This record gives sequence, C-alpha cells and structure tokens, in this order.
Amino acid sequence: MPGRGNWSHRYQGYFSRWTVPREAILNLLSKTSGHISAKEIYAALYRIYPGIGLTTVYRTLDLLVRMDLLNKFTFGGGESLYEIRSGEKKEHHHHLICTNCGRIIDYNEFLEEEVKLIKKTEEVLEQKYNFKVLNHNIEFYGLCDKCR
Amino acid sequence: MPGRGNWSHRYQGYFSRWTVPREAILNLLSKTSGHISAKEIYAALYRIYPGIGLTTVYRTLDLLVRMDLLNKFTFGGGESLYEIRSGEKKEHHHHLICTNCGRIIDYNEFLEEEVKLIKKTEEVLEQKYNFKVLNHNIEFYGLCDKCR
DNA sequence: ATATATGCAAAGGATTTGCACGGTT
DNA sequence: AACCGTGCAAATCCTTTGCATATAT
Repeated sequence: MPGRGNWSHRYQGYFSRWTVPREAILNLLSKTSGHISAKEIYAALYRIYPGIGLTTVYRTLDLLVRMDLLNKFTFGGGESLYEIRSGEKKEHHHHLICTNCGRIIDYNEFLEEEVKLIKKTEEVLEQKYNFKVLNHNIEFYGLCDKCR
Repeated sequence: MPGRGNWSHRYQGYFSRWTVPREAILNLLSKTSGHISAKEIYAALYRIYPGIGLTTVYRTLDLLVRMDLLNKFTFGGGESLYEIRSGEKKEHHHHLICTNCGRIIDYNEFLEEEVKLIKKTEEVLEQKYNFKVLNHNIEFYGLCDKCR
C-alpha cells in the first residue's frame, strides 16, 4: 500500500528501505480484523513467502509500532498481540476479555458521553499530574456469553 | 492478618493449609503501596526468611490472584506486577503509564461522572454482548512530568 | 561501494513444571 | 499414613541479540 510517496516523507527517519517483508507484514495486518500474534503472522507469511524469519517479523512489528502504524497489546503476559491502528478494518476500540476462555471482543460503539468523558478525564489528568496523555487502553474483564 | 476465622469459610476450596510463606507474602503485599514484581517480593522476603523459593512466590501469587485478593498487571510484557486488591493502602485506581521512562502513576480521584459512566457502560456491554463484566482496567499512556 | 535488512542460531528473561523431601492433618 | 506445600533444577515460552550474508540505494 505505502509504496513511498508523501509516505517516505512522513516516515523518514524510521527506516531507510521499505522492503518486501515489511510490505508483506503491514499488508497482512491491514487486512486482518482483530488481533494477531507474531507467530501467527510468521505462519501466515511463511506459506506464501518461505524463507521469512520470525526475527524479521518481530523487528518489523517493533518498527511499525514505533511508526504508530500498529498497536501492541500484552493482555495476559503471554504472547503480545498486534493490530493495525487505522485502516480498512479498524477504528479505535476497547476490549472485553473473557477470563475463562480468553476470548477478546472488540467494541467501538461508544456512548457519546463515553467519548466526551474520556477527553475530559484526560484533560484533568494532564493538569493534575502534568502528564501528557497520548493514548489509552480500556479493558473490561468478565465472562463471555459462552462462559457465563 | 487472616489467621483463619470466617476466613477459612470464605476461601475454603482454594487451599488446605495457610502456611508461613503464604502469610508472609500476603502480609508484604498488604503493606506495599504500588505495584511489586515476583522477584521484588522474593528479594524482600529472602532477607527475613532465607530458604524461601521464587517458585513458591509465583505459586502463592497465583493462588492469591485466584482468591481475588490480588490484582495482576502485565503492562509491557516484561515482569508481571501485583498489588493488593483492597486493604490499608489500596483503593480501586487507574494507571498513567509513561511510555518514555516506564513510570506508573496511580490515580483514584475519579470524576463523579467517571464512576457513573463506567457503570453505565458496563450495563450496556452486558446487554449488547451478553458479557458479564467483573472487573476493568483503564490505562492512559503518555509522558510524565519529567519526560514531557 | 556502503550502509542496512535479513535469517539463523544462540542467548535472555520470566514463568512453569517435575520431582523428591518435609511438615500437617 | 496420606496429602499438601516447598525448594531446587530443569524445562518452556516469548522475545532479543550476535553475527555472517544478502540486498537496496
């Protein structure tokens, strides 16, 4: 998708070569709905591009996170999960996490008040703690329909 | 603190013996403000009780989490951090996490609206996804006063 | 040509597991 | 006596690092 353009401008400094593996990984993420682990990415790409290494996947994911193209989550301390930050399939969302089966449900049908309040809370926190809020992560833990 | 009482009733099923290491670990946590890792707990107890094993710390923390006496957090995928769930020093709180230096700031001066809205959001989610919310975790990422 | 990206294998860090021992019930 | 909890060492899982090779600019 990128293929350089205004692109190269915007992300100048993060890398010097936009390579095949990087393109493949970003492309896969942008077509993935939901969260995906490094190993899953590796497995998916291995089929169409054997010769790829897991190390490259990790390094590329790290790069893309620094470029703010991906979000990285570490829900339970096991594998980290990645998702594209905005794109065809993605809007900002929060998570419902089933503590029984581990299922993760995204939701983005926020209440209007919810959005307003988060903004307001961020402002208050910035004042009170002199803390510059850049992002947030909201998770609800509980039991999904199958497990409750 | 526990020392059995109504206690043994309430937590019956989780364990069959309330031992010295378990008491020591819970006791340490209840006097700790903020978050602490398994290794830090191990190091602190080792001084007054050499012979304790890191394995026991992990197993006890796991037990206490299952008993809902502790919260476990896995902020960056590195070490997990633990905190007492309620006690002398603890009230429910949320976190500000500095992405530069890793500092974690607790805050619990919630806006009244914040509390109400979280409740309301939980209700909506329970309806919409048939998901029984039991707990939540709210984190704001950004830059702390020293790093901004 | 030269710096950068890659893949492999090895290292690293956190946590879990296998197992024999020791203390409780 | 039977069971449970403990500690040690080894194993496991995810991720990072060192290094030689391949590749883009």
